[in-house]
Amino acid sequence: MNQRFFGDATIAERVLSVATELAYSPSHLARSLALGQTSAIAFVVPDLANPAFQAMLSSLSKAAAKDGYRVLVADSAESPRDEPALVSEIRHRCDAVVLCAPRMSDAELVAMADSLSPLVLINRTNPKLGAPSLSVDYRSGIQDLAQHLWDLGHRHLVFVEGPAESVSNRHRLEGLAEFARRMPGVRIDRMSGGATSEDGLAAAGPVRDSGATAALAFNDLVAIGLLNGLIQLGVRVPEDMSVTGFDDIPFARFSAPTLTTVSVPNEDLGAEAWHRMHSLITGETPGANIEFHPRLEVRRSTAAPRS
Amino acid sequence: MNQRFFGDATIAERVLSVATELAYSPSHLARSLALGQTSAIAFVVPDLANPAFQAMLSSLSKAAAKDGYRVLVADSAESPRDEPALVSEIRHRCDAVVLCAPRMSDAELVAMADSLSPLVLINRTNPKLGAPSLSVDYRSGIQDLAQHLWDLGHRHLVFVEGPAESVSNRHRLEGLAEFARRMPGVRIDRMSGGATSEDGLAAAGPVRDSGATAALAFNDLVAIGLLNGLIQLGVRVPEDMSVTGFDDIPFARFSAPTLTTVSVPNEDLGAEAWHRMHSLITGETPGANIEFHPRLEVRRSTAAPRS
DNA sequence: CTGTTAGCGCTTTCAA
DNA sequence: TTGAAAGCGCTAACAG
Repeated sequence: MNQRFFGDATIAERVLSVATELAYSPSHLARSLALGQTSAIAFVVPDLANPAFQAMLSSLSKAAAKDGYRVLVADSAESPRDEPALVSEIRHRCDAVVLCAPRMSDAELVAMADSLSPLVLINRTNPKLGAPSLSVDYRSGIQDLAQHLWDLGHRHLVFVEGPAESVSNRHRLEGLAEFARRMPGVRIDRMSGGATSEDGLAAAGPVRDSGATAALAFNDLVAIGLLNGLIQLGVRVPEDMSVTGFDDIPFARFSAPTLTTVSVPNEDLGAEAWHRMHSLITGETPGANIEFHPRLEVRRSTAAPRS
Repeated sequence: MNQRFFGDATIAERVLSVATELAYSPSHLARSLALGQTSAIAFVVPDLANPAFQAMLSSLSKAAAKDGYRVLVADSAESPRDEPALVSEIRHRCDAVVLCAPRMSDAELVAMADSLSPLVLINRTNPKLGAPSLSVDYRSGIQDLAQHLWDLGHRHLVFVEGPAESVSNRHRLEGLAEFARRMPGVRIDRMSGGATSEDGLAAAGPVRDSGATAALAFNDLVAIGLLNGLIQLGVRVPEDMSVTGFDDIPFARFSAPTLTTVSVPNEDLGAEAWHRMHSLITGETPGANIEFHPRLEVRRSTAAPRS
């Protein structure tokens, strides 16, 4: 603003007043087209209804907003099969994408990585990919849980599995397999489950009949559904059966009984994802990949077996 | 596609193959500019971390996706004061906006309504506005809760308030005032609270010392925090003190004790919001406004007072 | 330093 | 029926 000459202030004022009078507002769209950037990023999750992902979304959105970015959300729950198409479509609408726990295969992921860049991965890593990734050590987390149950005296466990395509489910299975190797006296059965409270509820009967004394649920949602189902069936938790979760969602400490689980810092995941993304966008070197180690949270849903 | 002449199929094929070879993909941005529409809508909430809003977001996003629309999320929690600016900014990025429980004043809302159109309101109505709205009858909901407590024998209640600017908080207060008018024998105190579990936790001491035999929390989140705080202080719920929530979030049935509350169909709100929005966009007449009536859900956090 | 113009990548209208 | 051109509303590079 050059104030040395006549009229500047007046002109500016008049322009502004006419602008408001005409209700002028710049078109973000045209600006984006000219600039070649939308200042929006996509966040794609397998299930927007899951509190664990909501926590990430909430912190990601807040962090991005501080830098003037908005987030476009997409839920691939409906049809995991065309997750690649969904991801690619939404990527065209914005500058970058944060892929959270994608269900697609490694081959598919690697194949589309270039076209998605800038890309940040949450809950998924692949050495072939240059994309920054934030992940959780599910293998050690589930082993901490199994060890906790072992220490209480449980020798027969049942794992209520998550979605079959889920990489994080595979990691839990691998962790459990390793645990079984280390502890030859333990027996760990597998049972199909899912990722929601309803899946946990549905698993209650089979879990009760499994002969196991403790159940490891895929996540807190499943655990809470299972807890409820078990109680409805007259199975007391933890007296008759111990139950563990995974994630430590806010409500894990408020369930009845409170849930023994491992905590995953989902807010941090969201915030860190944005930091990586911001670096990528501005051409800086993103921070190193982080693998969060879940922390065991012993509450009241686990106890020594009766016998 | 004209198949009558030579080469068409071949040409199309070649074009396609070259297109994929060059990794061509249409620019959604340019398309939007030319078409004058982005196929995206905004969803603005006062707190993205609240499960009640997440449920709406989840269903809104799913419904919109079916029609090829994406949703851009924004959380106005940070600074309720410039909610108008935030809303206006995000509106410029997309075709329409769903305003959920806006904290802004009626005057502000009415003033910007035109510039926001197409607009759908959730949890807020204003007769001056043409915008479709989906709302919840908080007045009757809170009265149902108060009546339930009255029927149990409670005569001294305390209401742990929500955010002061929140219209839904005001409606609850109005409902309570009406209840007090109908039931002269009741005493209802007010206590400042908030909208989160932390706020509920913080209110535990004051609630215990209030002399009331039952507490009505602004929402389930607050109620669950309060529940926990009370128990930590050695106050038994419901024996020493009854507690009620509002919303019936999924976890209300899993808390310890399970929470007496009124249920609000948040998934329906999200889905219906999209239907209204879709009609608005396509120029059809949107369905009539709906006012959902919360349904009392009596669980274990309420009982007759001891004395 | 100010003002003009080309161009972002698409759609659509209008001539050929 | 096909192809060229104008224009969406902005930014950035360019002359003046």
